[in-house]
Amino acid sequence: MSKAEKSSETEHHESKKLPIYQQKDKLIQAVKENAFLIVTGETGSGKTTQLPQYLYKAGLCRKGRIGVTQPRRVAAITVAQRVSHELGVRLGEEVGYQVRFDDCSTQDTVVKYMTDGCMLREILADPSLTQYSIVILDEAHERSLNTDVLLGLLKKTLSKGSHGRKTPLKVVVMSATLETEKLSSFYGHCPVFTIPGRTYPVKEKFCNLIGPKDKDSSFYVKEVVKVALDVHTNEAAGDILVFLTGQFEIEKACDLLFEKAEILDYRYDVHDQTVEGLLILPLYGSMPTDQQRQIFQPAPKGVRKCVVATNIAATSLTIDGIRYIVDSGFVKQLNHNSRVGLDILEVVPISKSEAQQRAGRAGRTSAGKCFRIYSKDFWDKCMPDYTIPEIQRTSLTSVILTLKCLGVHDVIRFPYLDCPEERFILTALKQLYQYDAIDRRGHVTRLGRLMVEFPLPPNLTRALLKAAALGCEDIMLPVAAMLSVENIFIRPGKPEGQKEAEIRHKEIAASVGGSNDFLMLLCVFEKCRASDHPSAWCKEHWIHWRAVKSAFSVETQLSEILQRLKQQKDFPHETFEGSRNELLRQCLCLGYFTNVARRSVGKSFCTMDGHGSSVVIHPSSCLFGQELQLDWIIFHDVLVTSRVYVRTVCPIRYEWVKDLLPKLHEIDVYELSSVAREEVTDEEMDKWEKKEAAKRQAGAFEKAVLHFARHIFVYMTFLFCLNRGHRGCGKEAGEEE
DNA sequence: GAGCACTGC
Repeated sequence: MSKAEKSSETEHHESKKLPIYQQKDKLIQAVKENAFLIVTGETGSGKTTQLPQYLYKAGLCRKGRIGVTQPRRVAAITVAQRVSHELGVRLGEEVGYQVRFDDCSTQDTVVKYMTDGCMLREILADPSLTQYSIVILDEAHERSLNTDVLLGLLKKTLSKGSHGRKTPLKVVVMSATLETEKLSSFYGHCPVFTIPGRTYPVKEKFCNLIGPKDKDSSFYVKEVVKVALDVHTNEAAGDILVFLTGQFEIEKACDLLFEKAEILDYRYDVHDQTVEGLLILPLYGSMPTDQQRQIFQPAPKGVRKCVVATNIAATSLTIDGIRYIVDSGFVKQLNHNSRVGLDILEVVPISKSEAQQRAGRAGRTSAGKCFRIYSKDFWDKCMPDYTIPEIQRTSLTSVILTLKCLGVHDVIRFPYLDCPEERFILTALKQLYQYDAIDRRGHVTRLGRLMVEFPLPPNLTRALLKAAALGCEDIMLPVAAMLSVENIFIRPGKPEGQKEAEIRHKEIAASVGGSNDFLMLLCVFEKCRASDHPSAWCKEHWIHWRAVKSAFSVETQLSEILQRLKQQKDFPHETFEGSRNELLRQCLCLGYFTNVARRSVGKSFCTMDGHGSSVVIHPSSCLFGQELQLDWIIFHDVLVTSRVYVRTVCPIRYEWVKDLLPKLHEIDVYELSSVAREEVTDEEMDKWEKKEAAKRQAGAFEKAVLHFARHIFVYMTFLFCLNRGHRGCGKEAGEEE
């Protein structure tokens, strides 16, 4: 018996007070008796810290460790710290954690906290998780992409039996009270364990300033400020937390609040005479860390703190002492739109469950109040009950490649807790095929196996592997790293700073000839790496040093993975002569040929992906203003605001993508449908074929008309774009159609 | 001539 197991007699007093303690024995019993178990309980029930300890002390991990997944890094680290402390063991030994760039565990670690992404990586290396006896998926109600994939994988692994394992793996899913019925039935109606929470009541009030008709407007900033000020003047002492959607709004709201709070006469206007001032603090992710830290400082005596935050304050950061919430009812969300083939960042109403989550932030240390600026009508008509899980609204290319590499061939009928739309899956398959990651029959290729090793989106991986084959990875590794961290260019809210930042960024652009945004990223990376005082250089040039630093770590990790893969004897190898700049651009084409556009009318460009969307270059690009000299471009991403903008742009030559472009139009959705279902039994295939045939017949005429119309449209747009402006490529390109 | 939430490998 180890030191920690013995410590069961001397359990922490604090732990015994937790609601979960009452049910300790029943819980252990339930885990022993069931392959699957759902444990539900609100914040403060102690499930995250206590359950793994109970199971450990009960000796349930003598044949394999307990893995506990979290959607966020900080959570994994802090919980592991606390549990190791409670058990009286050193962190990293019996109790440890693993997150990207930080592995604090050993072979002997028996309780291992980790991010869901790390667990997914472990499954890729060892699909039957032979080292584990129990896997606990925590915060399942958040429905993060990785947790959702794990939910399905663990169901599938276990339903296959315990092959490759001595004893069957046990799965415990921990979630807030929502959706437990759904989880239970997903795992064959397994038992649900409910643990009472320990939070304070929060009174909720609708302020009726926003109704269903105001769904699309952005004037709610004014309303939010009004409510926050009402709270400040009428409510007893206690801090305020305001939820808005982004940096711009937050800065505007803070300015307004400051103006209004300044002219308040605290002697007469403020109801609670102990409140003598208002401290206004913005909070959003791209803010410098030391500025973020100020949020946690208690306000001086008599002063009320008012934090104006993005959704970062809903789960990632917990601020003590909040008694009042002002909820705008909106959130900024990245949604994949498969109709136009773009990811779009948009402001949408939050769900009812998210509104409750926000309200709950007021009841952590005492009773609180939540003021919703919208009406009950808005609540009923505009807000969905639950947030659509990430797996149903993001691009699935990476996920599908992972599943394929794990031997899941029928990616359409994989056991998803919530199925993504079929066309999302088909789009992902199409992309993987275009990258040569899967073949026509849906099998993972040699290249696909290499691609899955990298913690990068497939387009960047493809470009990186091309560069590695040509032996010029030293230029693509930094670019890939810089593109996978947060935005590195500082864009200040105040006009004076904006001018200054713009000038500095233009200088960097000029130093690389202003020719391409990817090259500019490479330039910043190399300048910082070569500099003795990189942080000073960044400050001077309005660059986020924090972001560049994380790009350094990413680059190191990518480089290590690449070096390992290059040891394999059949690693692709090609030769090429040309300048560095040219090499970089050609490699990028391999990853971004799905994002090719050709200049059409004036300064606008026409995409070549079959959608024929018209886009313009974003003013933040170093190519902005040089459109008339450009012909063909590739772009990293799209931003839809007042117009459809492409950002991070690179000019290319048509010859570089000429042979790649036909791939975009080559494969048919029906073909992919059958590819996706390829590994199913003949009988099932027959049934499906018949159903599809019936469906096709039923809507045959309508479909034929639509199909025809769409083809004509696409064809004409394509021709239009190709032939516009007499740039000499029209004839060659036209031959492809 | 504009304005990019939050995670994660």
